[in-house]
Amino acid sequence: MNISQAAEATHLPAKTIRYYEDIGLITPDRGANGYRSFSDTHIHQLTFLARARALGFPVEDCRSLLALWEDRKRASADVRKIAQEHLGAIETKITDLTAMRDTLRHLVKTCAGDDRPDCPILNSLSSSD
Amino acid sequence: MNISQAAEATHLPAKTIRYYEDIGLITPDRGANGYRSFSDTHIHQLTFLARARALGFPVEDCRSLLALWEDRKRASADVRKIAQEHLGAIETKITDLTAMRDTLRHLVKTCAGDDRPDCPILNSLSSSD
DNA sequence: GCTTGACCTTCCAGTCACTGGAAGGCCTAT
DNA sequence: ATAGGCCTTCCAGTGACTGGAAGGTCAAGC
Repeated sequence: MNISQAAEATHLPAKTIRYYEDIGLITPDRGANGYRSFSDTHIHQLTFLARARALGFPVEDCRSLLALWEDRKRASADVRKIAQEHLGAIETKITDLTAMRDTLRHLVKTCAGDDRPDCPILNSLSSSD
Repeated sequence: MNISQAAEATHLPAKTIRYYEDIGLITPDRGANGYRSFSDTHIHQLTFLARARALGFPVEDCRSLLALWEDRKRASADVRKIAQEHLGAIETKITDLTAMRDTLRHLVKTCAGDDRPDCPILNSLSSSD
């Protein structure tokens, strides 16, 4: 299985797969022609990585999670800790974004949005009333 | 007013102010010794930028907003459009993050987090049940 | 056997908005 | 004169890719 097939199978761009090899997340085999060759195991690893990334885990967390996944003597506490810390980071982001959203919603609502210059959005950015 | 005082007045790091000059957002004066010199107008501009950034506007939006702010013949519609598009982007992010959060919360809740290897988090990442 | 086009390879640069650090000049006080 | 605390510029790194250039390989068709 070469890289475009692996890309199709995992729904990851080929570029991303090469990048994951670059940073040592996966180590595909190489054919005599130098082409990467992906086994079922590699595809499973890539799928795992794609899912972890889709949950927003940073790549370094993904590296740790993949190592734990492959370690039969792992403690689930180690996995849970990574997930919980990431959950905390996400919750913080949501809180921040929600505050921005509420402010912006209010400003957009109160702005006439016509051809006159008067604008509560700019007023709000220029003075802290 | 030199850069460290401007930094204190605007709560922006000096590095960030230099960066804003680099990319042409502001153009402080220069003293005979080459030091940057910030007027009240510059401080107002920096404060404006800091507030816009705090609402999550990308720097290029901030550039546009600053130009509109300084244009007395602006149409508030132009400002509103930028804000509304940014609001849409934020709402999309919140939606994505909320989905991640819900999944992660569920997984963290169902993981024992002890010294045994069995782990619903890893199970979920390795198969799509 | 040759060409064509679709693969594959590596490497370099760019994204976004800073941030850290090095190397060196300037200013004030002692 | 020296110490320290400013200031300057420039280069490199962050995270996670992404785009593109330059060139090698492969399979199909003539």
